Amino acid sequence: MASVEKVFEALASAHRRRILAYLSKTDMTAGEIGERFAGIMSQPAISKHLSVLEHAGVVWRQKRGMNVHYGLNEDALSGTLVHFLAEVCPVGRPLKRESAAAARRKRVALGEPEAEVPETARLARKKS
Amino acid sequence: MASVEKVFEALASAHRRRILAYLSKTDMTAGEIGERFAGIMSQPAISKHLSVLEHAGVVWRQKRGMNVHYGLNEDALSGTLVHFLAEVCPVGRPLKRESAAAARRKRVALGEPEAEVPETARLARKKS
DNA sequence: TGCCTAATTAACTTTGGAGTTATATCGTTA
DNA sequence: TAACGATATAACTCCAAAGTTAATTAGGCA
Repeated sequence: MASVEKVFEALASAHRRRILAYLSKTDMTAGEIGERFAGIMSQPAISKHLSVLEHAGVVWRQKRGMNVHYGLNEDALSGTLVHFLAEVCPVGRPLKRESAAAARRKRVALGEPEAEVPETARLARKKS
Repeated sequence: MASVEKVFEALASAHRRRILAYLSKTDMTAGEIGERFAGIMSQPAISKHLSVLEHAGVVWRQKRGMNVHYGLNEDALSGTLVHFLAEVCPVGRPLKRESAAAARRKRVALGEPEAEVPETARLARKKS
């Protein structure tokens, strides 16, 4: 599974996103995190979430004595999301080419000029 | 379920991210999308994915005659992700990271070997 | 060594997402 | 109105994620 896949899978869980938020100001031990979410989920559950986050690369993990410290890995997180936004989709480059070709075909079929249509104009036209 | 929840759930599926990519340059009918992914998934499956994407607000939907058109809703998509980054990553950092990510993307576009996610900082810093 | 604490792994159950085929809905057209 | 083409919904099956408790590993210390 590619890294981007893992990141989005990791972010798919609200519990994991809360853990990330909890790590946003400082790194913490698994125990401290478990304490914060006591009553919401068991400690093994948190351990598994942390494992998912680590394997996705959005947190780092460091054993120090008896404790295990976890911390946010901002580079991987914002890097992946910004990259995704720029590309709209990680594996999307070939698809984007197809999409562009389809757009061209449509414009020709409608008799529009060849010039690129500014995306902003198209987007501004539409309401969600 | 809050909007952010829905967006991340929508993005959790690789198939849905591919659909988003396919919509990145122009809007299309459900049929056109279904054609593109024929053999990968059935038409009802695509219909369900489109429904998920629409309810998350990342695509718009418009019925025109017999067809149903879908299109990317970039504002909702980037808005949610940027908001999430701002919330999780310490203040001030995201924009700097963005700029760094843009620089990396440019290098990749110029033919540098594929470095999917910039993990260099993390890997250099941490290793247990 | 033997015990205590921290964290992970094992083994299991439950739930929901994703896919399938079949059917219904809705607009168009003969 | 009947028939057709484009999408959506129904009614399932299947599998993997997420949770639980119990057992295991590993560090620190008497």
